[in-house]
Amino acid sequence: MRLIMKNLIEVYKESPETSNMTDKQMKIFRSAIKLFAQKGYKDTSTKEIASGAGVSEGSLFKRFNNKEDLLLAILKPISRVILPEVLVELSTTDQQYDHSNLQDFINVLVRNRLEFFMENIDVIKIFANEFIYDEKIRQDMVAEMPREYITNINNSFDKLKSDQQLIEWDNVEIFRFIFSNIFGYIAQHYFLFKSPKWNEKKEIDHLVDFLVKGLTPTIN
Amino acid sequence: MRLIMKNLIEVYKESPETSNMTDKQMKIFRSAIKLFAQKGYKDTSTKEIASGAGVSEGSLFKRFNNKEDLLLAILKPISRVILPEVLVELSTTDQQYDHSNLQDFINVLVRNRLEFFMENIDVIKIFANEFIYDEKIRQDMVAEMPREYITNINNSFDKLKSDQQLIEWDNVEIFRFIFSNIFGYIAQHYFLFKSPKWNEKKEIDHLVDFLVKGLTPTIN
Amino acid sequence: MRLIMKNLIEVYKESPETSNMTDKQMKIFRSAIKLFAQKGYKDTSTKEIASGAGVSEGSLFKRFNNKEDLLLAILKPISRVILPEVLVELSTTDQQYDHSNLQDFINVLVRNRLEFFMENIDVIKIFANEFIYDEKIRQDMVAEMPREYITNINNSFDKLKSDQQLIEWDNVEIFRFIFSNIFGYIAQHYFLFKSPKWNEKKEIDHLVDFLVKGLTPTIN
Amino acid sequence: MRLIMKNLIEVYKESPETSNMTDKQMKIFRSAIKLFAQKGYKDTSTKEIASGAGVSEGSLFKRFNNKEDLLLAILKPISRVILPEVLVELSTTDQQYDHSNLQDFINVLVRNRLEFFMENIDVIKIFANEFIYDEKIRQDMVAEMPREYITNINNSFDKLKSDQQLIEWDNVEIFRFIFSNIFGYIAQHYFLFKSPKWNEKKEIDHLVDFLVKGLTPTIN
DNA sequence: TATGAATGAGCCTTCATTCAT
DNA sequence: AATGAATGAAGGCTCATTCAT
Repeated sequence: MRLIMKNLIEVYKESPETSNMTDKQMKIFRSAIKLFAQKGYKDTSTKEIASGAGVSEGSLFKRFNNKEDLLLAILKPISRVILPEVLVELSTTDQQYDHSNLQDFINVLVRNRLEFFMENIDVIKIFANEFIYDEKIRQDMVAEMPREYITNINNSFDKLKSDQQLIEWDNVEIFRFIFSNIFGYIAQHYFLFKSPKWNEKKEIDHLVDFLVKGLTPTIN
Repeated sequence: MRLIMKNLIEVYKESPETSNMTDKQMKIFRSAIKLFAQKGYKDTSTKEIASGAGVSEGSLFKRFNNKEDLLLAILKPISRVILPEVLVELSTTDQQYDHSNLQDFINVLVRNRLEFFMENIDVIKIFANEFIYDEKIRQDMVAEMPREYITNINNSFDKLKSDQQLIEWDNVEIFRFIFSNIFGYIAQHYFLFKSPKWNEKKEIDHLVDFLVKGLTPTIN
Repeated sequence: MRLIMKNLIEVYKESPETSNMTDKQMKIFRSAIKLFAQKGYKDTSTKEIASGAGVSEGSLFKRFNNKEDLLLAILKPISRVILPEVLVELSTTDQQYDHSNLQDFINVLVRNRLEFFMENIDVIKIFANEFIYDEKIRQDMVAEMPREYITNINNSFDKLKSDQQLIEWDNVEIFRFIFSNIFGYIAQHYFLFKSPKWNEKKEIDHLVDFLVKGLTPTIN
Repeated sequence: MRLIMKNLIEVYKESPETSNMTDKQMKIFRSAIKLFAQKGYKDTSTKEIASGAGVSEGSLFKRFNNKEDLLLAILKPISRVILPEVLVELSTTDQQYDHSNLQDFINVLVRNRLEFFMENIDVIKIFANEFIYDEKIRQDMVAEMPREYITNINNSFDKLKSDQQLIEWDNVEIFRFIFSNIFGYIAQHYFLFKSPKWNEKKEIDHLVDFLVKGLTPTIN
């Protein structure tokens, strides 16, 4: 089983909106992520971001033309890099893990995504909210997504189906079942009720088991 | 199988914040729900709400002391009535439907909740967003929730478990699996990609099947 | 000789942008005219306008959507009412004054315009400056000007020419000679060097004489 | 008839504010003139000036202490050199052209000034605007004007009057009649309605004729 | 010398809320 | 009860100016 993980910070360093940032600009960027996640985009003032970063408000607008650009600089790399990477992961045909085995497939997928989400929980939270609410941002982000990957998503699912490892439902449905539960796990433990400790390993095992059982074809 | 459904409008009529509303106040209330769902709480001005209702801004503040009270009037009944109702539903011991059958249990639960969500999609959207983002509102709403119901949640689950109809995981986990997928369905079709038509009956069947299979105990 | 005069305040009362103003709004409007004339549009802040009017800044934006709308509310009536009126004056065929007499024609025209300019010197100053500098405002104002009047301008000039009272130059040139000198008079005494008193009657007589002599056809 | 002409660039090379400028500084200076004329002083940012000149903002402030100094460097030479030169021209007693002939006097004066204005239309536009609006700049510029010349203005006029070539009005009035019409010509063709071509020679002939006729004494 | 990142005062504008009518 | 004019704090953003590199 292969575990890949890409921390967003590295992604930001390579993204046009956020490469070559000075120290202060990086502080602004981090301050914005923290505050947007905490209080929401609308509820965070540029003044708060600046003071949270220990710099002047002017510096914020030197790098980011306006508040929305700052938000997009946070969010676009997710569309441009992270989501495509998920799809690549789902459709890869190399031999790093065995696609004819649903258990392995789900296992790697879930753990990779969970790890990524947990590492970048703040950005994911911002993303989740803005994606739901802001039509304009949704379109901006969909526009960023490389089209070629989307068509590839079916490969892995189709392979598993032809091997009778995966139930014959629409790929979009299958996709939704997987991510609803990953996201539900994240939401419960990271967005909503942060404090109490839980048995992480056990719950993730359950999550994988649940998905595998739910998606395994019924034998008649 | 029993299908219950409670439209929120009826609930509002019985809630202290929203009972005895005049026509104008009702218009304001509906206008607020529509706009909050469309653009978010922060992004909706009281002026817009008033003009959307065809009344003056003054009328809005006559009934609701401030903008946040209006939001809470929309959201609190969910905590006070709807969520408890779900729990009651889960823990009811009457014979309206057979709790010893997971298939039936999930079937009724899912269809009831979906119907409710779909009927009240705007309020749910507001709820989802504010609950995630606003700690103060989250606490307000948790405070509204009658404590006694929460402890009852286990009854149905435990009954099903003892009948070996339900897998032996924590009830909270099971609860999460169920609602993650209900919510995922709603989010996909109502929040994110509204336009294309889909085969509703088929997808809901799949959703129920998926949950049942995922939550059925493994036979060794 | 007939002297007509239209004070701008009356014009404003009938203009869509400025009719039905409350007391406070009228104060804002006057404050803006005074300050724009004194310091220029760009150099006057909305805060200054409000405090000059003794009201809050919010009141300004209640009536005028933004600063530029306030400027246009001051300027548009000039295009819409005042300039057309000049042209009507020049082209009128009624018998109130004798068009076959250049002396009389110039005399009435100059005195009417001077009186109007002097009465509304602040607005004229704002107009002069913005018209020269702001292409957008120039076009806005040209758009306001009723087209039908412009074509009529030639009537009076042509009549005087055919009576050999007026030199055979292009009407636009003649128009320019007349208004350059009226405007020069205003600029000298009202814009540039306000303090010293001058012999108003004498200078205006000279201005009329100068124009009449300059525009009378040369006898060969 | 003598035609003199002084391009402002030469004047700037001899002025304390603008002599010994490096290439970059000259670029800044030209960029400022162009932009101030186009959009107005207040509406032009130092950043725009710098980028229009292809240099850094820092370089601008190295040479000119602040934005207003840059404006004054553009305008002061007009007061210090150009206006005095006009007066000298008007009062010169040498024999280059015949002061006893109004026609010749006006002819040379008008053509010289028109040529100068047309050559330096941008600076004139800036001058016109700031002189009207900014009391401080007006005083700065009046202070720059060498006093001795002003008293000499009367010489030529008085000579022409004593020769009965020029009407017996105040010299200031005569001065105004001449410059109102020169400036009106410039404003019409260069500030306001730039596009259509016109018969330049004919209009300037008319302008000279108009002034000569208007200023020739009436014979009783 | 030349740069441009950094600053922060001040600008225009929005908005929830109050209150006289 | 209903209105909407009035308020003023706060928001996003611009810009002349400074200064470390």
